[in-house]
Amino acid sequence: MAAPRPRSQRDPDRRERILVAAAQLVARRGYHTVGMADIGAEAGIVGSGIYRHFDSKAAILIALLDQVMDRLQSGAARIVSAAPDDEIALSALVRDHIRVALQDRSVLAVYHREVHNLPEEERRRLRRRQRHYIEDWVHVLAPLRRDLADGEQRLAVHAAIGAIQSTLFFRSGLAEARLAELLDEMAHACLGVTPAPRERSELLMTKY
Amino acid sequence: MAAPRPRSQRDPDRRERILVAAAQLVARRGYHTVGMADIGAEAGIVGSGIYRHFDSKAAILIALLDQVMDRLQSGAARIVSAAPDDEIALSALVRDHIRVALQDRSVLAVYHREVHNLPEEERRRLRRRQRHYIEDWVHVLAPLRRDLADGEQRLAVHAAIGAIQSTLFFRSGLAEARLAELLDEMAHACLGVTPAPRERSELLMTKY
DNA sequence: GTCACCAGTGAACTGCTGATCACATTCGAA
DNA sequence: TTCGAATGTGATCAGCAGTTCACTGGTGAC
Repeated sequence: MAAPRPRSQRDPDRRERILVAAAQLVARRGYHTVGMADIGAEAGIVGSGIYRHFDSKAAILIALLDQVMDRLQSGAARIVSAAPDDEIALSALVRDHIRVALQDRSVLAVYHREVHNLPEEERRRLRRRQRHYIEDWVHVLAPLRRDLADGEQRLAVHAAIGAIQSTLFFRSGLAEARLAELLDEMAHACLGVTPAPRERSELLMTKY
Repeated sequence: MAAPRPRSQRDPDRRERILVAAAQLVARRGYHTVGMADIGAEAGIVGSGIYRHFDSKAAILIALLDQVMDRLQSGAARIVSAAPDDEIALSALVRDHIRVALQDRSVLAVYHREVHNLPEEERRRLRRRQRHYIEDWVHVLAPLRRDLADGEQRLAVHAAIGAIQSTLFFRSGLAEARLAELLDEMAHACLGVTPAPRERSELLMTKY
């Protein structure tokens, strides 16, 4: 009930611009090196103006990391619920993660490095979300790798994701399609499964 | 000429203790969250006492990261110069990296996350050392993967190392030997080569 | 037109933490 | 024993960066 918020006036998506600015700056220079003034400048306002949109500096980081976890988690949920079998599901999970890594490169890099700088409680919450996400992979991998114990499957998943995310920390200079292809191969190699045909698993992914 | 330094008096290896303390604390809580007081306390002295051993907080981090790069680089140099062929050399490189990852776990984790918090010049220097190390791998991989272009080989090396280092960021609970074995498999899988027999490549590694 | 309100500004505050310094203590050498 | 350099201590400094706040100006509703 009631009108749906009078919505902002000056710049309707200033909040989003702040997040993008923060993601890029923090990815390049690190959370503590970047000041509120820097983020504000990049977003077109003054440092203290950020407090009209976020409660604190930490709140920006939280919003940022939650955002990237949202993308990963929602993708995984869709794939797991819609895939016809485990092989296709696993390949789709791999490819979706690669998509996010290439698309939200800086945010994912920030996630990987700056979790420490969160207040205890928020850190725990995000860690929990991350564990859930990993668990989605493990569930799908388990029937395909009966030769591995539970902890070993989990290790394989971490390694596969580690291989994919290695691309966050240097510039390969390769064309994006080729890059995705190679990461796909190597992630599957870590998991010890053969990639499902692309056409089939890609139907489960979000295109945008 | 001249006597080899009068050596310290109170605690001969206080400097080393500071480094160890810093490595553990920073690995767990992050560079900025850890204060000089914390590091000092862990090393058995008061915060300001650290300045008898290091010029600044950054100097501790630099010494720490240089130390881990020393281990990686010296291992790689020895392997590359002594290996009878490329397959054995590459497997030895993989296994040496795994050894360092398991042995200097916290320091390597710190390296991966806290490079940002270094003064520009030092950061560049360390990045350069890291590139050299990667280049050692690429040189050895190149003749074994002629199907890959130059940048593609480099990507494979990064992915393999990424897979290995994924173990730095969660506790698998696996026995160390089994853990090393699985990481070995997956790193080789990323590189697209079959592991050389363990006995042969391990002769090239430092045992301690 | 006017009125309330929201986004943005800039100055000022504050707490924290890395760094300094003068002083105490301890050990090794002469 | 005595002297001096190496360590360690506690108080203090200094500056940065996150946060607060009073104020301004433009916007949309009535």
